[in-house]
Amino acid sequence: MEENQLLDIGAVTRASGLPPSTLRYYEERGLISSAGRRGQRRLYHPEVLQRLAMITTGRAAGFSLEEIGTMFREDYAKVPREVLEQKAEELDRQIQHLTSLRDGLRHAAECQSPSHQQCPTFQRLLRVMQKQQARRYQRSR
Amino acid sequence: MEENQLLDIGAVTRASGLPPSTLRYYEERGLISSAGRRGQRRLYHPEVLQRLAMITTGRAAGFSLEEIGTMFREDYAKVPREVLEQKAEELDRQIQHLTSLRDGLRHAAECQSPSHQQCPTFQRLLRVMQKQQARRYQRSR
DNA sequence: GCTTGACCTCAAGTTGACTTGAACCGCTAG
DNA sequence: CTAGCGGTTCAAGTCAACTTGAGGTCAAGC
Repeated sequence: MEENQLLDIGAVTRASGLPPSTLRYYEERGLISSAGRRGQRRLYHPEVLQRLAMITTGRAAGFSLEEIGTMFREDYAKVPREVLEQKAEELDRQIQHLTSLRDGLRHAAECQSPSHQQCPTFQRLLRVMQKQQARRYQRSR
Repeated sequence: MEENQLLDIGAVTRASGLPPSTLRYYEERGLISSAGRRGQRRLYHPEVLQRLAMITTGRAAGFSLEEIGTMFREDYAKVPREVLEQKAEELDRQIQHLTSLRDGLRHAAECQSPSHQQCPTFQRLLRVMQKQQARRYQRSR
């Protein structure tokens, strides 16, 4: 009755959408761990699904598996507040970028202007994106 | 006096932060084009900087170079409105994800709870992320 | 008792996005 | 006139993140 809570790899695959090969790979990389084995088969705690959600979200945010693993491994309590805050700001900037891009697409869907070269709204969006880039490059100099 | 407007690859590199190798690669992939050559050297219209900003933003949004190229190539006017709107919605969802993640990090920076396992705010964020994932996987079935 | 299906390992292969290296060209400053 | 800088090509190399394939285990159903 403890056993029943555990998921085999197929169940995790169905629940998370990630193929078994990826789950094994993540385990090898130390991003997730199985609760144990039944025979040779992996068994997972249901919480692994949250972790996988975090991994997928983190990947979409442009973090490498390495970075994500580090965030998991270091005790949150120990990671200096500033580092987390810095990551959060990084994300904030990325959200700004994506918002511009989304608005750009949405506008392109609606704009009646014959050419986007002439549409002031589109031009403004382009300038915003470019400015964001410039700032980013500044930092990596 | 038309000539002077054009940038050589070094200028584009300085302005965009992208190395020459990347600029040549993008050209090879058909994502950007040079305005012409002076001798064997590429010359670029300043507008290439906007295009590069869009490419970089698109990459950060998780689009492949292939996809980005397609968006550029197909005449915007021809791309059915729904496709653009659909891409925009995709971005919208991703922005939601990143916002959750950002809030998660920001919260982790401030939370006094001894363990995140016990912090209700963190738990709530995790559930949100997981739900988003589940929806996403739904679509890729 | 034998097949089938879901799992396992481990090494090798794939893909996308670049980068690196070798060999070369052409202007300009000393 | 030659050294060096900033370009050029083209083929090969690299890296992260997976995937694939061959060959094996085990439990369940016919």
